[in-house]
Amino acid sequence: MPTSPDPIREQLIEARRNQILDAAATVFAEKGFHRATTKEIARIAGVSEGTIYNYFDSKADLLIGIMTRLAELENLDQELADALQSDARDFLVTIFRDRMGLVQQRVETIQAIMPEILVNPALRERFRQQFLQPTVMLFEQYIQTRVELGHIRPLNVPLAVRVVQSMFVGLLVLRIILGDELLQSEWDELPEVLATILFDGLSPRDGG
Amino acid sequence: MPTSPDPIREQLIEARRNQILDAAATVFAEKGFHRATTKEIARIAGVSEGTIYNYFDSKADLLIGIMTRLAELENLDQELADALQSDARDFLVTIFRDRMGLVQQRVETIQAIMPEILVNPALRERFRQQFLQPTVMLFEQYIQTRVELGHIRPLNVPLAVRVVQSMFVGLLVLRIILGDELLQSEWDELPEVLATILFDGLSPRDGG
Amino acid sequence: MPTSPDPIREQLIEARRNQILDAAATVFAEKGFHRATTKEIARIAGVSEGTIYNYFDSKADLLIGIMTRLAELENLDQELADALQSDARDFLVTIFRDRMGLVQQRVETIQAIMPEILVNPALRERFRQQFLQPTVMLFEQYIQTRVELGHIRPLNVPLAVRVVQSMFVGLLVLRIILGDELLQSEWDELPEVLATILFDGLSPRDGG
Amino acid sequence: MPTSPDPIREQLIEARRNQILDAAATVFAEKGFHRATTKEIARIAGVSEGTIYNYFDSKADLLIGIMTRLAELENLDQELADALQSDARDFLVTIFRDRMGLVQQRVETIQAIMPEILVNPALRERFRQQFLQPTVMLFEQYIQTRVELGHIRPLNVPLAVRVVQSMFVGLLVLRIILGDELLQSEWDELPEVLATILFDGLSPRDGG
DNA sequence: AATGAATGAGTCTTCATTCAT
DNA sequence: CATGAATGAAGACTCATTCAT
Repeated sequence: MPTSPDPIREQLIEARRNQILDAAATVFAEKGFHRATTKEIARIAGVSEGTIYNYFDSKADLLIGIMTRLAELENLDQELADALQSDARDFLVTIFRDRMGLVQQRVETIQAIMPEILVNPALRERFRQQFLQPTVMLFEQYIQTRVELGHIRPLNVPLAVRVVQSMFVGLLVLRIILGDELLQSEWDELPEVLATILFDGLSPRDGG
Repeated sequence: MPTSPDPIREQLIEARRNQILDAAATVFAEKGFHRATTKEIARIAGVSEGTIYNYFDSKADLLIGIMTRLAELENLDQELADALQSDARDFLVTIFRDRMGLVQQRVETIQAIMPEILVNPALRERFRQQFLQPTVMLFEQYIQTRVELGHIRPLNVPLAVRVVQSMFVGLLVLRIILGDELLQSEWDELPEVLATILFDGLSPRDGG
Repeated sequence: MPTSPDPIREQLIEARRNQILDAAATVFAEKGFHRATTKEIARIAGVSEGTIYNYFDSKADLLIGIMTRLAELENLDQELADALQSDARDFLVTIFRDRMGLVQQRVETIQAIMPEILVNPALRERFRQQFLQPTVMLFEQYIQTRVELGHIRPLNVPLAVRVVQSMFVGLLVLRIILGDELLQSEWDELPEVLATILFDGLSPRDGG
Repeated sequence: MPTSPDPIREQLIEARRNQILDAAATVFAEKGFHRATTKEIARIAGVSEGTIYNYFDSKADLLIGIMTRLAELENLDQELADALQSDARDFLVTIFRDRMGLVQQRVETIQAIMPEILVNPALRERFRQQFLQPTVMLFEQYIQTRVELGHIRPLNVPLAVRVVQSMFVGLLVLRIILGDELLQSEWDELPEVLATILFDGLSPRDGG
C-alpha cells in the first residue's frame, strides 16, 4: 500500500495539519505548553481530540510541527545574498524591519514555542539546528565579507555576530514576551537608533 | 497567641525557607517548573512534602520566593551611583563582568525562573517590577547624565537603554539557556568586543 | 430486494470473510484480543477498516467467526465411528497424532481464541457447545462401548473422559501457550508414553 | 533517608498492599485484566485510585503482585520430601486433594492471572519460573526416585511428569475456567478415578 | 462494496495539596 | 512543626465504530 500521490488528498491533509497547528499555536501562546490541553486545541481547531492524533504523534509533536512550519517560511540566504549590493547601514535597517515585521506576524507562534524551547532539550536542539546555526553561519560570512571590503572595522567576527544576534533575540524577548511598553510604542524608531549605536557607537564623534 | 518575635525562631524559619528554595531552584532548573514535582523538591531539601506547605502556599509560591530572594541580593543603585566616577567605557566592561559574574553564580536560579516568567503572567509582572523597571530607570538616569556631560552622543535615551538591556538579556539567553558554545569558550573576550561595538561602532573610524 | 443467491457473489463474500478472519487470527495470536487493533487487522488483510465492518458486526464478532470456522473443519464423529474397528491403544496413538497434528496447523488460531475464551462468557459458552460437549459425548459413547466389549476396565466413564480430555487440553496449554521446551523437542515420543501411562499405568506390572 | 525498619509501618504497608491486591484479583477474575478498570479496583479496595499507585507501579504490576503473593504461599518441596515416606498411590490422592483444595480457595486469583499469562510474555516467563519449573524439577526427582525404588515402571520420566502436570492443568482449566458441571459435581470422586487410570491403566488387568 | 478520515467515550497515570498523627 | 499516606481532579492518548464519498 504505497503512499498514493493523490494531489487532492495531499492538499486536504496539509490543510488539516495547518488548521490544527494554528489552533495549537494559539493555545500554546495563551496558556503555555503545559497548561494547554489537547481538548482545547481540538475545540479551537474545530475537530475532535482523536483527529489531532491522526495527524500528529503527540502533543509535543505539535510543537515540532509549529517550529518546522515556521522554518519553512525562512529564506534568509537569498536575502543576505542580495544584501552585499546595498550599503551596510541601509541593509541593517532593512533587514531589521523585514525580520521584525515577520516576527510581528508570528508573535503568537513565537510565544508558543519559545518558552518550551528553553525547557525541552530535544526541541532546543532542533531550534538551534533549524534557526540559530544557519543564521549564524550566513551572518558570519556576510560580516566577514564586509570587513574584507573595509565596510566594517576589523573585529572578532564570530563574537560580533553573537552580539548582534543577541540584540535581536533580546529585543524580541523584551517586546514580545515581557511586553515592554516603550518598545511597543516607539518600535518604528528603533531601527535608526539601532543603526546609530551599532555603526557609529555611543561615543560622541570627534567632529560631532 | 500572637507571633512571637523570637529571633532564634525567625532564623530557623529563614534557614528552612532557604533550604527549600535552594532545592526548588535546583529541581526547577533541571526539569522546568511543570516537570518538577514537589516530591522531588522535598527529597532534595531533605524534608517531607508536607513541610514545604508549612512554609509556602503553593508550588507557584516557590517561584515567587526564588525570585524575591534573588531581588534582595541586588544593589544596583549603589553600583550605578559609584559609576559616574569612572570612564563610561571602563564602567561598561566592569559592570558587564560584575553582573554576568553574578549570573554565572545564579545560572541555576535563572534557569529555574526564566522559562516560567515567559508563561506565567503574575510572575512576569512581578519580574518586571522587581528587575526590569528599576534597572531601566537607573540606567536611563545614568545615560542621560552621561549624555549631558558629553560622554555619550545625544540620542533617544530610553530606546538606547532598551537596546543595551536587550543585548544583556539576549546574551544571557544565548549562553545560559541555548548553550551557545562559542559564547562559552570566548566569554572573557566578550566585554572588549562589546565595548568596541557599543562605543566605537562597527563603522571603521575615518582615521582608523 | 431479497438477497440474490448468486453463487459467484457468495463465493466472493466467503473469500473476503476468510481473508479477514485469517488476518484477525494472526493478529489476535500475536497480540491477544485486546491489544490487537482493527487498524492492524485491516492492514494485514489488505482491506480498509471500514470493510471489516461490512462483513462483521464488531471486533468480538471476529472471534466468533474464527471459532465457528474452526468448528466447521471438525469431523470427529466420523473419525470415532471408524475407531471401533481398531485396537484401543492404536486408536489413542492415531487420534492423538491426528488431532495434535491439526492443532499444530492451527496453533495461531488457538492462541487467538483460547485466552479470550477464558474471559469472555459468551464466547466460552459457544466454545463449550461447539467443541467440548460434542467431543465429550462422542468419547463417552466410544469408551462406554469399549468397556462393554471388555477392552477397557470398568470405571466411571464420564470422569475418565474428562481426565483424558484434560490431558489433551493440558498438553496443549503447556506446549502451545506456555511453550514448554521439552514437550516441543520430544513431542513425537509423547503418544507412546501417553499410551503406556493410560493403558498400562505407572505401576510396574507383576510379570513386567 | 534509609528505609526505616519501623515494624508497625511495615505491617500497615503490607496490609494495604494486600487490600489492594485482593480487590484487583476480584475485579480481574470477574472482568479479565483489560476490562477491569483501576477505578473499580480502587472502589472495591475502598481506597482512591491514586493510592493504588502509591503501592504499585502500574496496573500490570498488580498482576505481578498477585502472582508473587500466590507463589509465596507455596511450600511444595516440603510436601514432596515427606512424600517418599508414603505409598505412591496414597500420595497421589493426598497431593491431588491438597493442591486442588488450595486451588479451590484461590479460584478467583487463578482466574485473575491465568488468561493474562497466556497473552503477556513477561508475565508468562515469570509464571514459568515461579511455578512450572520448580514443580517440574521436584516431580522429576520424586518420580525418578520412585522408579529406582521399583515403585513405578521404568519410563521417560520428564515426559511422564509433563503428562501428569498436564492433567492437573487441564482439569483446572476444565473445572475452574470452563466450568464443566460434571467435574464440579463429582470432584470428590476424581482422585480415585485418577489414581486408577494413572497407576493401573485403562487396560483390564489380566486377572481382573 | 470499499474506503479511511473523523469521532469521542473511556482509561491509565500523575501530582499538587491536605490532614490526621 | 514535621510527617507522608491519602486524595481525586485532570489530562494525554487509544481505538472501535461510523458514514460521507
